[in-house]
Amino acid sequence: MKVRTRFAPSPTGFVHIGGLRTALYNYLFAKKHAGTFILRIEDTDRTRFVEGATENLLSVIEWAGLTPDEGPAGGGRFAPYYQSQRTEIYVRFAQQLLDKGFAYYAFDTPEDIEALRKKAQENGGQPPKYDYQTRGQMRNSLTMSAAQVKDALAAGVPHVIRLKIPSERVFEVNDLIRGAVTFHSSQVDDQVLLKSDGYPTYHLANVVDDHLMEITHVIRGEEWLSSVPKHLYLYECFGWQAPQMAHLPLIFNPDGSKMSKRDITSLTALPAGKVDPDVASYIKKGYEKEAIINYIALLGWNPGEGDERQVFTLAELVNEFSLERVNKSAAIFDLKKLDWLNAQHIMRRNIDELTDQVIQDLQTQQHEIPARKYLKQVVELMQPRLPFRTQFYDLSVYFFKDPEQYDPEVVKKRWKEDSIKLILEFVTESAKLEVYEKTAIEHTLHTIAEREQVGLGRIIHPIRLAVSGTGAGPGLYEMLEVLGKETVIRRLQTAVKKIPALI
RNA sequence: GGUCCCAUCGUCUAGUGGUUAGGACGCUGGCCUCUCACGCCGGAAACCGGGGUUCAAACCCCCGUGGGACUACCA
Repeated sequence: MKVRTRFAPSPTGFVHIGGLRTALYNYLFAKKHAGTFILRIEDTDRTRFVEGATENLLSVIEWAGLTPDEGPAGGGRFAPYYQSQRTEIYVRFAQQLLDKGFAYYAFDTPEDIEALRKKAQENGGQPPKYDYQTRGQMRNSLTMSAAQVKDALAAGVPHVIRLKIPSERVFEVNDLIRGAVTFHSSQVDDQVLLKSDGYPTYHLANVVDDHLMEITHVIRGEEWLSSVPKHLYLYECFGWQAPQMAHLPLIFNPDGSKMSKRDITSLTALPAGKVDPDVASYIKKGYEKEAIINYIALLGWNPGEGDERQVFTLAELVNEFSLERVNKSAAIFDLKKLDWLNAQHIMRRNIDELTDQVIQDLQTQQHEIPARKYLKQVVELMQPRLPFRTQFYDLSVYFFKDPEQYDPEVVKKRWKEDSIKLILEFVTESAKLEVYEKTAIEHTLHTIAEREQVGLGRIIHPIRLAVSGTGAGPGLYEMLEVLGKETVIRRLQTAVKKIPALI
């Protein structure tokens, strides 16, 4: 059977890091097995409707490169992929359950439920449970006569449809990650299947759609593990075969708490021990999508013994992925490794591609776009020293503008009494160079150093300072070559006048 | 509280009865070198505790402990 997986998020306003990983694993598993990856929007909670949430969701998934084979954007055999547009389907199947006696109407008001809760609490502080023990005392089609039910329905009394969980059953799931997990039905309550507003709850919609959409593998977060018995029972009632299940470990903050959007305003001012769960924040900060994908893939999965690679492309992940290698234990989200991976992916990028991306960054940052040929040379020099692509301009301004300031620390450390003399000598010598290129520059510098009986650093550092205003950057010879003779000489002459005043 | 899940360096992890417990990030010593990076070599750093089973346990079993999820007409 062809593998079909789905990512079924509910549009809450932002995409959670953990959600993205769930999407990724579903994608990887499907692609690994030449299967189909489906995106389904679980928007059955009208009270939590957030304007634009779905659009945001779609764009983040697309950004990550996890393009669904079927979903809201692309259509597909099983459209619509919005649960809010499939309500008749759920009503129909709920009715089926009702007809078979697997479900019942419940007319309890919120006050009735509240009373149940109170009573339960008085009897030993246990949380309330609408189940085989209590349903006999509530207002539902099990306790009311057929006529009463009919009247109530006809009168439009608000009601829900609940699943009638049997009292003595053991449900067992063979989770692909956790192995056999068993649940006793006495611990399961009579879950609401269809809400009083006519919308289904997750449990009904999920099972119905997974079946209808022919999902073969349900890969989702561990928070769903405890509702598996309800789902298993639903499949049984419908007479359907349940898909394979795999419950992923959770991802937590560095302090072990749950990742939450609360109290997080920016990635640069995170509360201690906390991390931003919103994928959009990382995109905004300028992380490479490859780095994010790579990092979250490694949060709970690894290629296995003997394979010590850390850096993976999406294609490589597809090739290597397997559910058997997914961990059981929760992971902590650590920015440090993400940052490292970010630099790694920048370093591995094809130079033309990187240049194109830098051009786009410069555009969004409203900087002037230099000639591509020149920019590409700069990009090449900066590639191994770029923590973030978006920092390109700030880290290499001096390739685009003459320095306006000279780092005081560097002036103090590198500017000596003979600096002016050496620089002027270099100006004179380099003026003679016909081809201004790194080996010629290096040769010239060596010549001067020898003639003046000074170490090479004595001349190189002041030149770097004079030309760039900083003490860090690419190799000086390459840097000067890219900058070009004219610019270098101009900057040196300016610096020779300005720097002495700073001492 | 109940049910369920989980437990190897600070973090991500390898490991499925016999290993000097391996790798990666981070930290750190050094090398490379004109600086900063990159890269390379080295170091510190872990099997939650207690019982079993076994000639032998990080690995299997039990009990603790700790963490977590669920316990909604939210997903």
